[in-house]
Amino acid sequence: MRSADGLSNRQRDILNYIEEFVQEHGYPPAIRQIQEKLDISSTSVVAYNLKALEGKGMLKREGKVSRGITIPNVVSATLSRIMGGSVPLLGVITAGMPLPEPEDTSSTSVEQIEVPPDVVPADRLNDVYALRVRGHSMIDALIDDGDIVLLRYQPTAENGQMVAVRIEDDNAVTLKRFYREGEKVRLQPANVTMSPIFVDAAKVAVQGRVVGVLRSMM
Amino acid sequence: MRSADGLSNRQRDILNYIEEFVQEHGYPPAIRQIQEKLDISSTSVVAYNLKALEGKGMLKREGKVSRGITIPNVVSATLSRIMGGSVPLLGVITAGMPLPEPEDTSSTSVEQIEVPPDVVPADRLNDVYALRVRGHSMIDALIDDGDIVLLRYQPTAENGQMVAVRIEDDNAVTLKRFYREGEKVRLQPANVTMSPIFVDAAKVAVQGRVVGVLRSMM
DNA sequence: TTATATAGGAAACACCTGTTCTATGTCAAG
DNA sequence: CTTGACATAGAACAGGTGTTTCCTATATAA
Repeated sequence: MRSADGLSNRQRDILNYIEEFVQEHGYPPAIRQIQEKLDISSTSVVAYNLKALEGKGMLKREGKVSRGITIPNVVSATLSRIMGGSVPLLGVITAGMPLPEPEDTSSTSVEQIEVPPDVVPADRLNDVYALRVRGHSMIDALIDDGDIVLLRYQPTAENGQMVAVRIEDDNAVTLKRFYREGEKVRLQPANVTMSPIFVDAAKVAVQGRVVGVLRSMM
Repeated sequence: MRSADGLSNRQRDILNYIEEFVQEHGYPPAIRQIQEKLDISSTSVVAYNLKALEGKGMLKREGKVSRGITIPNVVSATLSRIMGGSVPLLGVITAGMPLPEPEDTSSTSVEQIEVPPDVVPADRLNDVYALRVRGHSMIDALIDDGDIVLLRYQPTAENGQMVAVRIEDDNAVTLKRFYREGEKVRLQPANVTMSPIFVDAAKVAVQGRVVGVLRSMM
């Protein structure tokens, strides 16, 4: 008896029990515990199904080791789906300063910022990095001193996206909504009460897209 | 040889190794693995120190069970210190609407919002709840449509705090910085380019304090 | 010195535990 | 019916593994 995920009922039962057991005890169950709990007649049946589950990538096993069963999902996927993920805090963004390049993302010594899934889903955190805002120069983007902006590196933008742009001949990086209008680009402040500015398309360099903002007022 | 936490060097080594091992393998180490890794001559020494550690509450053990070692901190405290906590999303806040009362916080069916520790530390999430913003009426508080505001319920405010206030005779709830000035209260928009408003102290009701903002621009 | 508590060491025991081998049952394709 | 893949049973084996007992070493207090 199979269903969509390609697992037999028994295999799903085993998987569920392991997950449950780890949740409750903090360590994986032994084969004989699985056997008894699920009323399986022999340990070899459990071993057989564990092997099948491992082949399907549903769990990992450490051979010959007691309780050497691991469910990657419980430790990583399930957790990250709940808690989101983390992105590197690469530096500070101020009025007259170009953005740091998001190169050494994997460097371990960089401070990490937790991003809840409500802001950016965990599976879309690729190429996303964080910058701390200093100063009030982004006030027209509804971003204030102390905020943390989440940027995804991308060299182009689609209409309506809030992007970090650098304007040639101007040394400042600003956050604006991007609208291509022929040979010009309209940069619209997020604050609707403020006026847009128009620049030659050739003179704007998109540095990344703003995907979220975190503000702490503790 | 003891230090501040009351653990011997060997005990601290054992504790660290267990934590490390669980992190890496997903299941706890066996006594003999601890013994070999730390160059301890006998398993009885490990057992001796594990017993001591358990007595000091640093770990839990399931008697007679292989790899039955659990470090409560790794599963709960460490995680929540890293990932923050969650608060209930109690509803929507719009221009002309009083705030929902934060009563049924513990109700399980309420949607939960993850809050990263950079916004609000996990140990300060008491009485904090989240509201989704609808409309552009809070633009002067640097809060836009779709944002999630994190509020801590408190009926009074100190100078400089951003609070949710309801003004008598006015049915709207707004988010402003609060400054008491004699018999009057100055409500200062977060956007420094905008002007404050002054109201009789008796006519403002503080509904809560804004402790954070989450904005998703996906 | 003599006690006493603490810490470390060696070995053996008994049970836990994953593995393996063989046998049985089911079911669909040939 | 036969075949073969798949799933299940039962049992035994070889290590893994926590526990226990006895012993040694060191330091401190009486």
